This record gives sequence, structure tokens and C-alpha cells, in this order.
Amino acid sequence: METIEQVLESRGIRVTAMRMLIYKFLAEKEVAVTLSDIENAFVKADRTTLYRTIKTFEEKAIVHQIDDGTGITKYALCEQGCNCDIKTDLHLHFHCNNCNETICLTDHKIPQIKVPDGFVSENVNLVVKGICDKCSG
Amino acid sequence: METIEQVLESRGIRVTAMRMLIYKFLAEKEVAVTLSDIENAFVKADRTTLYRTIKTFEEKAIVHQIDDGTGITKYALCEQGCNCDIKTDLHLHFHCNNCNETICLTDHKIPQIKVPDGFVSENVNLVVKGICDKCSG
DNA sequence: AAACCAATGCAATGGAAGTGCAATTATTAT
DNA sequence: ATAATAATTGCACTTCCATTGCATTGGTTT
Ligand SMILES: [Mn+2]
Ligand SMILES: [Mn+2]
Ligand SMILES: [Zn+2]
Ligand SMILES: [Zn+2]
Repeated sequence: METIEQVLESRGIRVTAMRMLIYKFLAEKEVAVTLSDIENAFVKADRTTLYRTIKTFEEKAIVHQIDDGTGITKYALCEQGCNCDIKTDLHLHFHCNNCNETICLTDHKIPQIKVPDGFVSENVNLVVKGICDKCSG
Repeated sequence: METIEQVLESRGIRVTAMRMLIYKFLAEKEVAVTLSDIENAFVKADRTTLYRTIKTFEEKAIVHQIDDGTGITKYALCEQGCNCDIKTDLHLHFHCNNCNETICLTDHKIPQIKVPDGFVSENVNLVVKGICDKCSG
């Protein structure tokens, strides 16, 4: 099992205390988080640092961005085999209208979508909205 | 064929000059528009009026909102049989990565999406990104 | 230790969405 | 037609999130 340091270094991200903490925070969360979620978790740190950390993670493809339609961008750690860097990450995202949380349905892939002649599909964003398992129980 | 006045009145929207102009603008556009697109088309009118007009149209279900992932909400006239008011409008939207425009693929419906046990799907947002017919030609 | 470069913190900016209230315009009642 | 009423429009202001410039700190390398 890889340590956090190893994960970061293997992607060419220099290891700092802050980066490790944020990585750990993301790893412990089972839902996608917003920047202000991270802010609330690390009140001592500056917003900008948190922002740039998550952007670095995104560039280096250890997190991916999720647009769930709430207007606030969310982030989640990439799982094994998440190819979001080459824009072919095709797993579903689910947004709960009740608890307002968004999660990756990592092993539910997006079906092939037919587009009209002349159109070229490169990427698909699919967000299912409804009630999550915790709220429907 | 219905006149614009008739369309508006039939949905309980009072007819004003501004509303007719905006409706016409939307009808002539074959792509989804942003609020600032409308702003640029009607520089004499106030932003707020344009904003509230489009919101009225949305409430009365003659336009629907599109979240194409650019972070800016877009709007398009509902076609015949567009049931976006009852949240079952399931046609595809296509966003061109080249010309940056977004269009409704009105007769391409979203396939049934499977979600895990315990999850209840109420609504789906699906945006295909790639190259549009005009840009790929 | 000096030089260097990357990471962090602070302050400010920009863009889009939304709201309170006053002024204007249209509709209805007298 | 005039007055009363209601809806629409315009202006100013606010909020929220995302993003950047620049100074400062801290770690690495020579
Ligand atoms: Mn995901
Ligand atoms: Mn549409
Ligand atoms: Zn929920
Ligand atoms: Zn195009």
C-alpha cells in the first residue's frame, strides 16, 4: 500500500505538510467536497493555499472536478483507473436533492451516447439527481 | 402557426415589447444563449429586466436552463413537447469545445441510467462535449 | 552561508447571480 | 376620462465563488 508521500511524489507533487493534510482529508471523505468544505476543515490555512493545492492536485490528476449543477465546483480523489486526465473518465456522479451531497459512482460507467452525424463526442458529463441511499433508507 | 403574443398569453405571461423582443431573439438563435448574450443584443435595456424576463420565461416553461459545465448558465426555447416543467425533459445537450457553443439535441433522448440499489433517480443532466457539426466539417 | 525556487499568505479583483426599492407603464375600476 | 391598482422596468447595491499579483516564508542546492 502506497503512503501519501509516495502518491504525491509519484505524480511530481512536492510533499508539504499542508498537501498531505488535504490529501488525507479528501481520502477520508466519501463524498465530493467544495473548496469551502476544505476551508472549514483548515481554518488556520489561507483560502488561496487550499485553492492552489486542489488545483495542483487536479493538474496532476489525483483529484477530479465535478460539476453537479449546484453552481459550486466539487472535487473528489481519483480512484484506481480514473482516467480523468485524458478526459475519458466516464463514471457517473450522483447528487442528492435531500442532503445535497454529491458522490462518485465509480463503478457505474456512462453508457455510449449517440450523437448526430457531423458531431464528435469527446467527453460526457453526466449527473444523476435524486435521493441517495442514506436519505432514502 | 402561433404568433409570439399568443405563445406568451397562452402561458399566462403578459405581453410587453421587451418580452416579445427577447422571445424573438431566442427563437432566431439556433444555440443556447447566456444572459450576457442577451445583454449584448439589447444594450439599451437593463440587465435586471433581461434577467427577470428570462426567469419568467423559465418559470412558465417556455425556456429551459442548461448547465453545460462552463459555469455560465445558458437558456434555450423549449420545443414542442419539451416537458422541462415537469422535470422530465430528457434530451441531450451538446457543447462544442471549439466554438464554445451549446445546442439542444432535441430529438436525442437521454438513455435510462442505472443507479445502485438504494438510490432514486429523479432527474438527469447529461452534456456531451466535443466538436459540433459546423466545426468538424 | 548565499542563491535559488517553490509554496504560502495577504489583498485585491472579476464575473455572474440575485434582491430592495423607486419610478414607470399597463390594467382595471369608478 | 380619471383615479386606483397592479405589474414591469431601471438603478443601485449585495453576495458568493473563483482567480490573480505580489510580497513573504521556507526548503534545497551549490
Ligand atoms: Mn467522480
Ligand atoms: Mn435543451
Ligand atoms: Zn442524500
Ligand atoms: Zn463548434
